[in-house]
Amino acid sequence: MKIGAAAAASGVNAKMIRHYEAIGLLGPAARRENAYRDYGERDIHELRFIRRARRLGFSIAEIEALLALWRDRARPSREVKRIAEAHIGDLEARVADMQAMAKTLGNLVAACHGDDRPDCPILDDLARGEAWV
Amino acid sequence: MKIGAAAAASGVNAKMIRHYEAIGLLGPAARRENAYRDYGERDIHELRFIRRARRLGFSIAEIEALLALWRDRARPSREVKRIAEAHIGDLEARVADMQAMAKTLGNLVAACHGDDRPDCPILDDLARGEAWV
DNA sequence: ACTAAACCTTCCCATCATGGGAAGGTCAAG
DNA sequence: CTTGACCTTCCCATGATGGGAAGGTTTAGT
Repeated sequence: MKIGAAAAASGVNAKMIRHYEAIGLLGPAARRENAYRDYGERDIHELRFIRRARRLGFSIAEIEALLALWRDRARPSREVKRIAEAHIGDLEARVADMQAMAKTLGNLVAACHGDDRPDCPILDDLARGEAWV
Repeated sequence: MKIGAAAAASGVNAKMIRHYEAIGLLGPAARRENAYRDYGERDIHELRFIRRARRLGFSIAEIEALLALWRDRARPSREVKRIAEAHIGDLEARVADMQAMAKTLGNLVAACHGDDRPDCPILDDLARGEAWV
């Protein structure tokens, strides 16, 4: 399977497959005589693993750890669970952050006429440079 | 006011002040005879504006638009409100995304023993490469 | 007055994940 | 035999932030 087919089969585009190999997330691909990369079922599996993990917001570093565990048949599931839990914590913290931003902005937007007049509590708040709620 | 003092007064560090100037978010700073950048109250004001907006998650491009509106005394508040609303929409979409991820992971974590045994629904799911809920 | 520390300047490089695009090699179908 | 679809490597860009080098300036302490 050439890289284009592997990309189609895994959902990871060719550019990224090469990149993952370059940064060591994937081992060096097998090569044909013409130097084309050659992929098998197992590789597609790994690529799909990576794609799914990226979709779930795991960083490359986390995926590296997860892949290592996945390749290790004797891994303790405790490890995997720990990483996933840490990532959930991370996601939740970011969600809380963004919700706080959205709320503050929501208050400002509600206070802004939004018409032709120039006075605007949103800009006033930004200019004050302090938190408002 | 030299750049270090401006950084302390605005909360934007010196490196970033130079960067904002370099990308044109801020006009070229006044210079002293020794080529040191020189800042006044108005500059500090702009820097605080930028800092606050960054904290609210606005991109540099959005801040550029907001700053232009802020500098324009006759701006219609409608414009400002529109940008803020768009940004809220953006934040909310990202929040929804991350909540979906967290939820999926939460389901997987709940199904994982998290002990010495190797079987782990989290890895199984990642390997399947499909959405699970 | 001298010296050391703290500042300032510009310039280059790194991050993280993704991708565009060039220059050149290979292969399949018309 | 050409055309177009592939493949290869290499360089560059993104956005926001920062590290660090090399060199000039100011300030404070002796």
